[in-house]
Amino acid sequence: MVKKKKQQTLSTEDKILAAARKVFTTKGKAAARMQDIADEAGINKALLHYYFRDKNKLFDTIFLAEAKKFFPRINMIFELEAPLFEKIEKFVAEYVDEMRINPYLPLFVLNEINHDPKRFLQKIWGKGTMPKPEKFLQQLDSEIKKGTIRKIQPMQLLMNMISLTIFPFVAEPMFTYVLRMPDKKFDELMEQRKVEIPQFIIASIKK
Amino acid sequence: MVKKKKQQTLSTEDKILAAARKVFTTKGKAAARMQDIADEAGINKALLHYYFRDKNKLFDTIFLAEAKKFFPRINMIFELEAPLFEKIEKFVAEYVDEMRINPYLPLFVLNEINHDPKRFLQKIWGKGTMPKPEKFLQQLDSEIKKGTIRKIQPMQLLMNMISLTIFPFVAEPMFTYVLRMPDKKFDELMEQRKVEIPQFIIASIKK
DNA sequence: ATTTAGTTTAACCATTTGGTTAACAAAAGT
DNA sequence: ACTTTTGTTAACCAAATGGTTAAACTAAAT
Repeated sequence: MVKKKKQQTLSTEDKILAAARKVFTTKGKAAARMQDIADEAGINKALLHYYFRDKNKLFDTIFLAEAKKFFPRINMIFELEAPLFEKIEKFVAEYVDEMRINPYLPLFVLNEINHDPKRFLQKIWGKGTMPKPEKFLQQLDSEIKKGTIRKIQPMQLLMNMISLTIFPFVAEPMFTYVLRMPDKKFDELMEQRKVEIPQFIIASIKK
Repeated sequence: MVKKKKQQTLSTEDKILAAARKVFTTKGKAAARMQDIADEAGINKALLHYYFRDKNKLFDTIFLAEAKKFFPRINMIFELEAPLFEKIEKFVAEYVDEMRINPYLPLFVLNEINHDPKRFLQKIWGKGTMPKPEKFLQQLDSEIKKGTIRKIQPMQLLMNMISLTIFPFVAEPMFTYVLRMPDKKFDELMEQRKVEIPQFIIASIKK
């Protein structure tokens, strides 16, 4: 007889959501099987359809939840009211912390967005909640005019910041394999990046 | 009488490869349908199996070909015999050029690697052809000791270089949507990055 | 104790999908 | 000429997969 352990405490719906999250994020939407999710949740396949009508509905639920962990961090830097360098430090640190917990996140989100950009991007920012980079870009412009940082295209600097922060998590398997790096070493490197990246950026633009 | 060139049209095998490449890279392996590929190639589905036994064989053929466009560029920087800054400029420029032609490439390759790292990474570098970053990392060490660049962990600098170069192509749909950027504008930005990225890196580390 | 509403399951169904077969056409040998 | 090999197709098949159904179980409400 199969003993249920910790999961006994979780509601069926939560068990499904946890299972779906695991299967979808590791295999991707197309390769994920409803049966896999049912097995992972330790329930019957029909029960999936009882709680979530169909695969799309279940996927959208998971995707939206995951995307909300991914994107608000990008927004943050646009909304925040703070000096430039402080903003950069905060953005990188918070992002790296989140991704260290969920390293699968960026590739999952970016990949599904790539497969159907309109569908997902509109789903994430239904109406007026879309990120507005203008303020941040203006802040960069203003710092350049003040002469506190060297001349650089604000859009390029923004891209650099995001690239430096997110990419290593997208390419984790490649890095760890090519650089013969155990997972623990990779995680240490990511922790270091919380100071490394801001240092690198600021050293490049500070006058 | 004017002689016609032989094979003005593509051979069936080439039509299949082109079609498979398109379908696999846009939809991913799991979501790609053999029928889609047959349609795209304008042939019967059975003919696919005549040329390539099954889906896995066909996919591996495509994946290997694409991965070979993606990875040698990473190797290049490790093999090349040149001054550091020149190396950086060359790496970025060549990589950006390649990705501008095949923007789908990084996400496709990284995504499939993520789904089964051992299988693909071993398939790409069968035995002794694996990239060896040691020389490049040593060069960085040596430049730091000489005092031509500031103190920085070589591994972090390597990651920064790769991240800055590749990430924008992985996140293209996100960038163009969030920053309300037409495709042409994005492409222009990428062209600019060929000088922007080396400048950014060198400004950060040069002493 | 009986009803009722929600939960769960085994069995089933329809469609999709990768893959095969057999027939046939076009080249290539002989 | 005719035989063999290679290229191509329509029809078919079995397995996989998403989804449904009806019945059974459970726990609370009446």
